[in-house]
Amino acid sequence: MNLVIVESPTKAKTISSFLDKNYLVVSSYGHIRDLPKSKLGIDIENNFEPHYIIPLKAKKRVKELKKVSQKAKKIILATDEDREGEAIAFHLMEVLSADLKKTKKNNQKERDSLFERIVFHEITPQAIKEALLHPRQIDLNLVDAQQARRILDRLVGYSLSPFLWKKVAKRLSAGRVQSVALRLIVEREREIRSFQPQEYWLIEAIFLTEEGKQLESSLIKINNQSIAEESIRTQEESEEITKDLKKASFKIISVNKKETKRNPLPPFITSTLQQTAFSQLRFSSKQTMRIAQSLYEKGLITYMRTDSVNLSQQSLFQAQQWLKNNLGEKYALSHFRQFKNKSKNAQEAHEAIRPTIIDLVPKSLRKKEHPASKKIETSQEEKLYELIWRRFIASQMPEAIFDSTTIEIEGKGEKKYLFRCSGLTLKFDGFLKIWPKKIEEKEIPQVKEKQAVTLEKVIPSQHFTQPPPRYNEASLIKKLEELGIGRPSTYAPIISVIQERNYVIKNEQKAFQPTEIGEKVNDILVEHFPEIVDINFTAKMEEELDEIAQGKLKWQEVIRKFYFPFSKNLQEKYQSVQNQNFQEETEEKCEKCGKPLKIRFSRFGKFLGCSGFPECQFTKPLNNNNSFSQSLGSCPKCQKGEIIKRKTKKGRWFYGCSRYPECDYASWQKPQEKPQEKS
DNA sequence: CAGTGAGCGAGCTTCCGCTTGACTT
Repeated sequence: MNLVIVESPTKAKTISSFLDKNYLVVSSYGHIRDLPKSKLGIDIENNFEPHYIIPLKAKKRVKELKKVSQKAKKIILATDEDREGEAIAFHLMEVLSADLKKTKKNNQKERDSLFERIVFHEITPQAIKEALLHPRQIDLNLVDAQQARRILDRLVGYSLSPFLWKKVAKRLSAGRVQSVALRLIVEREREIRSFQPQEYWLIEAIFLTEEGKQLESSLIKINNQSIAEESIRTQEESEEITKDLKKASFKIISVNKKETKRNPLPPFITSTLQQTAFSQLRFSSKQTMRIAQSLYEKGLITYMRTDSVNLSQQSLFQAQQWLKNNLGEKYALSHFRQFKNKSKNAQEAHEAIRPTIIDLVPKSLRKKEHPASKKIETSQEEKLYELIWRRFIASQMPEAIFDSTTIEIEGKGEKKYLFRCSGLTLKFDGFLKIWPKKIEEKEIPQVKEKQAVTLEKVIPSQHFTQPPPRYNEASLIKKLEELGIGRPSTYAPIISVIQERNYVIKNEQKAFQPTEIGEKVNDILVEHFPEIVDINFTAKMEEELDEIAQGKLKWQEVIRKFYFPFSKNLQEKYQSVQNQNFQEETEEKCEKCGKPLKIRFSRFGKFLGCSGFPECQFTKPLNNNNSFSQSLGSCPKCQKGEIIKRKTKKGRWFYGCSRYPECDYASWQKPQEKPQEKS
């Protein structure tokens, strides 16, 4: 028997169905070894030697893997073809090889020859069979690159977090990824706070042709100067222009007709699926991943944690056939449309996210039942499946074609003016038939060049420049991906961790706002550890990891070059940085002992504590404290307090009165805005 | 169904990136 080990049990099941009885396909469930959770696990004096353990959760799996590998003729490591996958294969080989030694095979060479490493990028019978014919050795340079990544993250996280416990509050955390995510949110909030809206005016006009046809136009140039935002600043300026326009003479100076095309978007990868599911379905990234996981386990979609837009030849062919058979030749392409990855750090171990059964059409388009349609159980699954199916099919459809017309009208008054009138009409919908998108169509009349037109109406309008929007889950993930920070498997957890730490909260519009504690932590990190929370830190790290993978650099060199200056700085900061706890006294007196109350600082933000601490342990919440919640209306019991969302010790959310403990109102459900009427 | 703090000492918190259930209400 040949043993094949992959990472995911679903993948194992699929691959097993492609192979005969001589192969047993099992899964490792991701990494089987890691650094210990309870301590650093890196011997810094001994050239950063990592101390790996098998975490409790993995023990059971490893035991089973050992058992089946004893009987195996060959052990084929078929983990993903990327840094993490190579490391998983390496650890599997180490652990299983050591186990084989215990029982029979004493000769190391003999044991090593049992192991084979294979890779594939799509789960099709051909791809698997092809891969089995071309085994290779484990790439130890790539494994080293993963080790460097792991060790660096551990050193940073397990050094900076305790620093925060000491200087700010317990249970806080910092890391290469989460601290940059927090920084983006804090900096955006400050841009918004300091934003000064600028007044500006836009001028539209309606012209009439000799035949009485209307042309709706916008002013784009004055004396050959483009009107950028803010160039007409005041109502006076706008009125002056209007006055001059009313005296001016106008004619059409150009009519430009052309065909424009719009291409379909590439099929989904993890980040774009999360973004689109948020914008169209209002799903959180966590929710999206949970639903996608379920669809994946039922064999309805390909793997949902991917950074690749590649599609298997087979799926491309099937999409083409489906389009020909169902929408007709004109909606199918004669070639396959392939997409290129945008992200530089993409590791492309998997395909794009697509349906596996192309004929399983979403409910809304289905003409007849499909045997697999009962596998889509919930309406959420149906909605997400529909997005994935449509996006994939649309990616293989022709461009949408528009006729666009641009008319330019020149006006001569005291100044010279240029107006533009543009029209857009859909000529062929192409992919828009499956992936609809709002496009503002506008028909405009046929006109001739040099034709004179008369000004019918001037419409000036007042505007104000807008601050940049707050990040939401979708836009934050998009930004992180652009910066190469985080991986498909971590986007959703990043979003969770910055909220669990009380660094940020989601407002009613589902946008992120930093809390007081979030800003505090960010400021400390930015001031004292600027290189770690530098937006480009990960990009620089990736460059070095690439060199390790290419065998140009030793991983220990990279770590040493980073660690010693970092560690020296950290030691200095332990000395120089003040404990951040506020000691500000207030006018308020302690309700228990009468001593003044002080503003104190904790993981949850500011609060009031008795200055007689620890003899007197009186505390009360500080008013206007944005640190962990937003107001959700007034308290239905006392009418004086605000309703705030809070967490129980067990982590469950509930709604309570902000005046607690004076008012003990609490409810699992969000209370209604209006107070209860008496019956 | 309701946190939080100093300092002493115990013991613990914490990172990122692979993967799924096994828990709770």
